[in-house]
Amino acid sequence: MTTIGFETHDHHACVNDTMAKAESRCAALDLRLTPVRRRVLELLLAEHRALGAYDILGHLSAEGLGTQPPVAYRALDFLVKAGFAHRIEALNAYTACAHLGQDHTPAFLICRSCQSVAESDTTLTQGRLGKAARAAGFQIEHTVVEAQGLCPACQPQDAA
Amino acid sequence: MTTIGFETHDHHACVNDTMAKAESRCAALDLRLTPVRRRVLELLLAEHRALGAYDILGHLSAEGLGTQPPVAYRALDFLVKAGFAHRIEALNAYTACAHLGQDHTPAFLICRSCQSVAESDTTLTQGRLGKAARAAGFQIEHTVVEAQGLCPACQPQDAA
DNA sequence: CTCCATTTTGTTATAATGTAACGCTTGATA
DNA sequence: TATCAAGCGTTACATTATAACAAAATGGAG
Repeated sequence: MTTIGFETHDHHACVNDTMAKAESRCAALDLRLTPVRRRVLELLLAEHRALGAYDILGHLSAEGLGTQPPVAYRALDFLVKAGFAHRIEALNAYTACAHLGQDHTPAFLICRSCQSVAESDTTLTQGRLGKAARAAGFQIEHTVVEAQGLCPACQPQDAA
Repeated sequence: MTTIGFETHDHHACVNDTMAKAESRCAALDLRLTPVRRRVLELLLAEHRALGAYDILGHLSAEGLGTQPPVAYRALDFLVKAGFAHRIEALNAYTACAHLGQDHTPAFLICRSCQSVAESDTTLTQGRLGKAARAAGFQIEHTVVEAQGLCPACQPQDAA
């Protein structure tokens, strides 16, 4: 599992790859990647950043794909449920999944300066919190792991 | 560091202890625990659950301590900044700090059935995500770690 | 004690985020 | 083609959060 987002990479391939995986997954699971849903996924994939529902809606609206909030929220809900996107709780925003097809527990590195978001992963149930949860008898179903700070590009030069 | 929230404990002492610590900390750091702020902390301490800003405002309003949203948000901001309370991002809600006075990186176990919240802690910078962050050159400043699931009391009996 | 600066509070207004509900359209299928 | 489920369009509204400015309380300095 790699952390995707800050390092330079072939982003065009990154986008194509994810769209292809999303399509084949939809075919396999009998899910429908409708025009609105497809476009929202493309918008989320455009950059490794998080977009708010109303940012998305702005784009959709400009492209004649919908003007009211439920249009954006429905598409986002679909993408999140399908595992094609993740919600970033700390930002009330959404980002495309960078590990589509891999079974993973997402964890995010969020830059407070440039708002870029890198997706890593975690095995929370095995670490210190997992131990605490087991000790407390708590059954973990879903985890939110988000680290905020400065990405490499936004750190002061002299701090390196 | 213990996980506080689900296990039975002397809650009266838990409340008194935290209020006392908050007071001495305010005295030491020249912070002012005004009536509204004190009352909000008491409300958050009443149960190991998360309360929304408008829940808080409802109580304040009933007690003649303020009627408009900024009153609640200001008090909550103060408590969070002072380290007396934490914001639960996944719930857009707030809970009293259960480890006041200890240097800690809070992590939460949130029951989706009874909404109780236990506070544990984590050392994210040392685990898998911390490793990924260092590898990516990301400088972590703040972490959000929230696990959602079922607390011991809310799990089906036969699951034990 | 009085004046001043700062912090806190009161208040209005509005912004940002999210959802319920209902009817229409579409596409697959019997 | 009749039917049904999924998706979409739309209205209306609910929830969460903040900007901005005036008034009051607080704590020091003179």
